Amino acid sequence: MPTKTFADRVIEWVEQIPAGKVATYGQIATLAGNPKASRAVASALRNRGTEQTPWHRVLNAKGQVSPGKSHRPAIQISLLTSEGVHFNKTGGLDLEVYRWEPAETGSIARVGKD
DNA sequence: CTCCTGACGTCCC
DNA sequence: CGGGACGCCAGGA
Repeated sequence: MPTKTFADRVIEWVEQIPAGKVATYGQIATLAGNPKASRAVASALRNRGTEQTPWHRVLNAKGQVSPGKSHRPAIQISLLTSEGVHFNKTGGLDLEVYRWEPAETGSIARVGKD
């Protein structure tokens, strides 16, 4: 059994997201090893999320902040905007531009589009 | 210890 | 193209 749980792995990836860039839950889930464990990513961020964990840089597959019911989406928008990320009129942002692509790992499943 | 919920994603119909 | 259901992992009751 892995010493680190899926959640721990997710947190590590999220912490590696540079400012001005964003990642999707599915992407993080894929990086962590399970493209379908997107829910675990959310749980991890909610429970393990710390001030050092840029969970606000993690968006849903739509490239927008999640219409959550228990948190404050405005926080993500504020932080992202402060980092130079600008939202478009659709209320989301350009994933094609802000999507973070992990490169220092070397062995990751391609999440980008072909 | 068991059941359910939760910042989501993808497949199927 | 739209809506519904299932799947994943972990924490809380």
